[in-house]
Amino acid sequence: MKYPSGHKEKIRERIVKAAARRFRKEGIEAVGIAALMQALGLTHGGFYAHFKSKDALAAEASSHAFDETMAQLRDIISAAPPGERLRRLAASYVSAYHRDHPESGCLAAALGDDIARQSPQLRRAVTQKLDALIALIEEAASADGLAVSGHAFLAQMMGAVTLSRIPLDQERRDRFIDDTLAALAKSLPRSVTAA
Amino acid sequence: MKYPSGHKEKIRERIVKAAARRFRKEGIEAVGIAALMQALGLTHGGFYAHFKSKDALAAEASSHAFDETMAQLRDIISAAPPGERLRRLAASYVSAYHRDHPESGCLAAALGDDIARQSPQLRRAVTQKLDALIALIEEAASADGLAVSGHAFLAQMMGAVTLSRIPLDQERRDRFIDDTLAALAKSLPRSVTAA
DNA sequence: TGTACATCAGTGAACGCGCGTTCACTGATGTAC
DNA sequence: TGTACATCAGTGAACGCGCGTTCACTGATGTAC
Repeated sequence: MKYPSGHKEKIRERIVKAAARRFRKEGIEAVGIAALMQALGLTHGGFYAHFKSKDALAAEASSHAFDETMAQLRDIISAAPPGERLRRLAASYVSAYHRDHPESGCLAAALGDDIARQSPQLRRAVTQKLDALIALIEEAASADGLAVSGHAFLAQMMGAVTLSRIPLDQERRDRFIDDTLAALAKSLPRSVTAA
Repeated sequence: MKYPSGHKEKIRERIVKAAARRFRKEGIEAVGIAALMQALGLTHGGFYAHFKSKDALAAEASSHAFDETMAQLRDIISAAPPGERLRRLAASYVSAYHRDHPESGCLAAALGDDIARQSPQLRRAVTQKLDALIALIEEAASADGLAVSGHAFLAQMMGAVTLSRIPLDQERRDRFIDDTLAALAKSLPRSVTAA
């Protein structure tokens, strides 16, 4: 073989990772196959040796993006003392960093309404990932001795991040983050440290 | 003139209205000028007698969509007894009807993350409209004797509707709506009637 | 009253462009004998 | 050890397609005289 064994798998993984970042940052339609491959030092023709179509890549990239977010949040939760888990999770999600870095952030916040318009297959895949994220939120809550709806909690976090990305001025961008974090803190009455 | 006076203005308005609906339902990129004009019984060439570009139409359609939503919510608030205003607003926004009819619903819920990637001009225009919507929420709250953050309140409402549009199954779609409405009700302690 | 002309909303062919996708080909390597 | 061949990841020209946009034209009407 021209390339070391496992080479093709590595390239495939690099495509998925790059797509997961750029789709979240620029939107799925805005990222062309040619541009994506070129950024990896490859040409567009080779793409179809890895994926059936751009749609197939979108599905894989979406899953990858979500898994990444889940892993990050799991780390946050593990590192947090009991009673602080949900608050730390919220502070991580509803943050200026997350707002300013959609490429490494939550897929739902970056492409939520786009996904609602995608194929049933993609929506089904994302729905499964959402289930897992909601379960993670509820686990963190119950570890803290709190009973919250994961659906409602995620809705507020995700809405805040999406809205905070619309204004151009820093003040308004911060308001969505700060106010939402404060509102969430109020709904977690038993936390150990003050907000 | 071939057409009655005011004809051109009427056509222009019909284009804006149709675009406002279809952009929210299908996404801005998915709606072509030719398809839009054809649906109104016209041909695509005439479009440019009304608008400088598709972007210009997107800006007008976005404003129109937001104004429509604002008017609806204002009606809801006006019709509600004091103490019930914010709750009625939330029940109207966070509803199965809104979820199932993006074409007549809130622009932020339908195209929020798309807008964050649009031109500064469009983002500025939408930001102004968001300000008005947030002000409306806070007015309703203070009329009810409540102090809530309009930013946080809108974030939760908007996130719930966007997320509820992702799953294919009715149960999950309902969960986002029902749980969020319940969570919002809990944060409005002084309301007159029970949730 | 009738004729010639200006107006202007709308028409539809045509344009350039970028996209996703296909496919014959390349060329470095491992393998067979 | 050396030669012929198979493999296969990647190449890049080419394809069809739909899009936003342009523009010369149409044709019904109001206006001028």
